[in-house]
Amino acid sequence: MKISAQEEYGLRCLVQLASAGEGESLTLPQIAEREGISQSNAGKLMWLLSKAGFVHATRGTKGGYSLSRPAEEILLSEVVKVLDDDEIEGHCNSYTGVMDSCVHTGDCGIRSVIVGLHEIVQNALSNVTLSQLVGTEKKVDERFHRIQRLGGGVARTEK
Amino acid sequence: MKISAQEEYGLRCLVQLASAGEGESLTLPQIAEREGISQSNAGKLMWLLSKAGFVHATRGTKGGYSLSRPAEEILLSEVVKVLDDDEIEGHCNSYTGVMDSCVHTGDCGIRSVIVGLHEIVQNALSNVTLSQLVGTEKKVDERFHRIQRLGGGVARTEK
DNA sequence: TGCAATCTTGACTGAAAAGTAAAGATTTGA
DNA sequence: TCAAATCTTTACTTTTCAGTCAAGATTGCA
Repeated sequence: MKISAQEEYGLRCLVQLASAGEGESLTLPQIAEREGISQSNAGKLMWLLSKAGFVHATRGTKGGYSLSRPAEEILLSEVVKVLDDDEIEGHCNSYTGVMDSCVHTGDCGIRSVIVGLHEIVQNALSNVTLSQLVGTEKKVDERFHRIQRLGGGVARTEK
Repeated sequence: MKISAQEEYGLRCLVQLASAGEGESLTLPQIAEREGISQSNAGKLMWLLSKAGFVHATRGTKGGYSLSRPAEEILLSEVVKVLDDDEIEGHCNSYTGVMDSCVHTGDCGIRSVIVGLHEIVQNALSNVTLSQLVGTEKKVDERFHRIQRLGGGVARTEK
């Protein structure tokens, strides 16, 4: 269970925009530099985010990208869903086997676990907004754990 | 956030062994056939599981694989950890950027989220045993959701 | 108008994951 | 001892994912 590079860096780019402040915009070179990635790569990510409606792009001199909505209203679950090609629907359509269809079509115990895990992750991420990722690692860490303990997240009993 | 083919199919092979019953063993051809995957692929997966100590392999005629421990004692979190190369440690060592090291070394808000998510998933999986995945999809689904609602899992408030 | 800054798009390249194949090693039993 | 059944190991091929590049399109400004 891994987060893909696309998910991670797409999210990072959004956080950069959120850090820039409400209504502020950043250019591709700026984003690339702040995130330490190539301009090409940033370009592709921003294009995805633009297509998905998270950011608004303006061309020409003085152009750049800005958030389409306030960072307080953007949920991590939405972002991840887009950057990950919304996997879970149709998970069973791409099976690894040699047969015409997945041998477990119809009755498959593992499917419950895979779908259930996806629900758990989405649920956890739906409690966090983009704006809550702005700040120092310490702050963000505190916020994230507090949120997960309260609003429908994980109630850790040990450790 | 995706489950890898290795995780999914490794787990499936273990479930096959668990379904076979306590102390029973299955050969590579049997596992491959029941799972609908090639024998080569099953061989690689079983080798990993064997190396990790989940199954015991015996060669020769009348050989095969059997679980090293009762299915009731094998946690999904352990299995996934092995099949996924225990990613999370050293996540920051493989960054995608152009720099000598990840530009966020030292202070990185996203890291909290990535590590936190990993914790949430591991926590959820640590409440489920291999034996609980044996049975019809309906049964397994009920079990999984009941478990996640109780023992430290997700408390869904909506939907 | 024309140039410079900027985003857009699709093709290309390289790397990692997934799956396959084949030869080797071990065990059983005739 | 020999052959058949079985797991083991390494190398190879294919597919998917990540990242790069270059040409194109749009906008602002002089």
